[in-house]
Amino acid sequence: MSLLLTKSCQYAIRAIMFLATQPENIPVLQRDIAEILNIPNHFLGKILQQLAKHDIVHSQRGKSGGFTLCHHAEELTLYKIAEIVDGEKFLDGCVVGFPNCSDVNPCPVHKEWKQMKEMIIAFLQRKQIHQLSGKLEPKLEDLSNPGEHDA
Amino acid sequence: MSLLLTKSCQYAIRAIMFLATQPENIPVLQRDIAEILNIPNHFLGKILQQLAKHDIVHSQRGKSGGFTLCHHAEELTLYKIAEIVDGEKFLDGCVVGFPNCSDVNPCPVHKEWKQMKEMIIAFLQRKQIHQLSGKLEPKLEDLSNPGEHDA
DNA sequence: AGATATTAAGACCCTATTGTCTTATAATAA
DNA sequence: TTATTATAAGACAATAGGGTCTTAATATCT
Ligand code: SF4
Ligand code: SF4
Repeated sequence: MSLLLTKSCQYAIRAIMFLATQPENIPVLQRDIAEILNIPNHFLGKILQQLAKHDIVHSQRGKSGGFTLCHHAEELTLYKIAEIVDGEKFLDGCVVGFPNCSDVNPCPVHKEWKQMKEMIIAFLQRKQIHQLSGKLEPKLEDLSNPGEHDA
Repeated sequence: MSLLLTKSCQYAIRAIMFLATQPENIPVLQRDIAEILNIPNHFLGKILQQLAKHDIVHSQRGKSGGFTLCHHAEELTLYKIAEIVDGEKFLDGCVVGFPNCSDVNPCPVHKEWKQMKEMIIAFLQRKQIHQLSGKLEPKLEDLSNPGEHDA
């Protein structure tokens, strides 16, 4: 169980957030992204290709190549990224999953579940890359110095 | 993606809720549960066996056999059921899933995500079977008369 | 005892997700 | 032009979730 987003999508979000912290004119190697963010290298490759097709990242082959973030991607929300990577229906699931549901014929948890789902959606739609990338640095440091905070 | 709970777990919750609406001394056929709740029959079998091992339901083989709900199961929460069916760590996942996380070294969404996760947990821990089974009847009727409310 | 009805158990299959590996292709630099 | 360095692409494998089917075991009824 991946709780909300697939691993692919989590990797995508992390990669995009990370690229947003990097100078935009210098391509970053796939390999470096993978190492820094703990993502399987070749798997990341696929995800980046997918993002490149949607013009979220730009890829440059050959020497001094790598990946850069497209400018407009800073405004992307987590919701939008999830739609692209996990598909439009990534939030269709339900806690209990009865068939044939709507507000007209709800099951016993429908009302509360719907509220929570709306909160999740609002959260994902509120979070834009440029808000997040600014706060990423401490986490990146932590990833490169594991086990330093055993307080 | 199943958003929070696996299908197995959803089926388990539905079956338990349903059994709670039935008279406790008359065993219900697996086949009937499956038909009424739209669950693949043999798959339901496995889930019921799992629940029987945890003394949530009681099984009776042979003629006039079937499944009944154990009395104490009325007090079970959705959370507890999820722990049993999906495993203790069913909520371990995260939106972005960085490794090595805690409040000490959070990623940019940690604080808000944690709040939402706590809401979900509270929701699941609050919902007990006996609260839900009482409100199940309209949904059951709806399942047996599909397509009657096209308003 | 024997026929019948029902769960128990396990082998098996399908699919999607996740991950690895290898080869092609493109760009740069010497 | 050639060597080098990168992504692109796709074949392939591993895993887990979801689901089917068959046979065994057990209880009841006649
Ligand atoms: S009624 Fe609502 S909460 Fe219940 S199963 Fe359907 S969609 Fe989910
Ligand atoms: S810091 Fe919190 S929100 Fe961010 S990845 Fe870790 S657990 Fe998830």
